[in-house]
Amino acid sequence: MKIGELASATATNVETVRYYEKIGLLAPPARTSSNYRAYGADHLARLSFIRRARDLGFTLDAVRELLTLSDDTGQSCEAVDGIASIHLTEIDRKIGDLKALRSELSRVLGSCSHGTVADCKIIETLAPRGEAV
Amino acid sequence: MKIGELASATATNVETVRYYEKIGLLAPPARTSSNYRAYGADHLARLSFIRRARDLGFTLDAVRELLTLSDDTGQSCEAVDGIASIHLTEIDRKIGDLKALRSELSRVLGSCSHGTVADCKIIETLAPRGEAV
DNA sequence: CTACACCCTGAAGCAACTACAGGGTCAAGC
DNA sequence: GCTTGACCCTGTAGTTGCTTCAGGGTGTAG
Repeated sequence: MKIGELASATATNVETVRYYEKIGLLAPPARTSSNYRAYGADHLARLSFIRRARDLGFTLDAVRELLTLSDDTGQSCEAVDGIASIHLTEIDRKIGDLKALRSELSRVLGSCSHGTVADCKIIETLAPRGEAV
Repeated sequence: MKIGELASATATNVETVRYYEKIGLLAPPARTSSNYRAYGADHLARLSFIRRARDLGFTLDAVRELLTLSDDTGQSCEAVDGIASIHLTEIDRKIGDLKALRSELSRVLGSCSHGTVADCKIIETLAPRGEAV
């Protein structure tokens, strides 16, 4: 299959496919006589894997590790579990950060009395001590 | 004050201060005879504003707008409110996305029976249909 | 035979910094 | 008076994960 077909089969941009090849995440496929990339089922499977991992929020580095691990089927699942666990912790941290941010911002927004900027509580919060420069 | 003092007073990296100047967020300060940047109270106030806005998660573009608005004290607070509201919506969207991600990942992780990679549910989830390439 | 959709490469752009390389300046201590 | 070390300067490149662009070639339908 050509790059466009592979891309649409995996809901990926053509450019992203080429990008994955460039950074060594996806093996360079064979080429047709006219220098078009010719992909096979293995490429499709691998790209699907990458996309699903990305959809779960794994970084490209984590995806790379997961791919390596998935190739070595005899190995213990521990490393895979570890990567996913770290990722989950990271997501929890992000959610916590965003929630704190949200409540702070919501508090600021709630205090806005819709007057002029001069007595805008939002601006005041950002530049305390009246120094609204 | 010198750049290092300004930076530590606002919990900012020196490089970040210079970066803000470069992108036009912070006005270029006067220079000493030895070409050191010499900041005043107005710079300190402005950088504090920027940092607080950044801490609340506003993008640099939003900060730029907020700064412009805060300079025009006679104007209505509406635009400020609008920027903050949009930002809040965006944060809510991100929290929602991350929560969905979290539950999906947590489900995948919970199914791991800590065996070998060959029957690892995590890998299986990523590469369904047994094509763990 | 000519449109038009698709493919190619390589470089640059995005956010918001951070980290270097390769220098200059300044105060303290010996 | 000279060195050490902390600070300052500029300019460029790196980070993540792509997207976009310029400037081409290929393949096929009408």
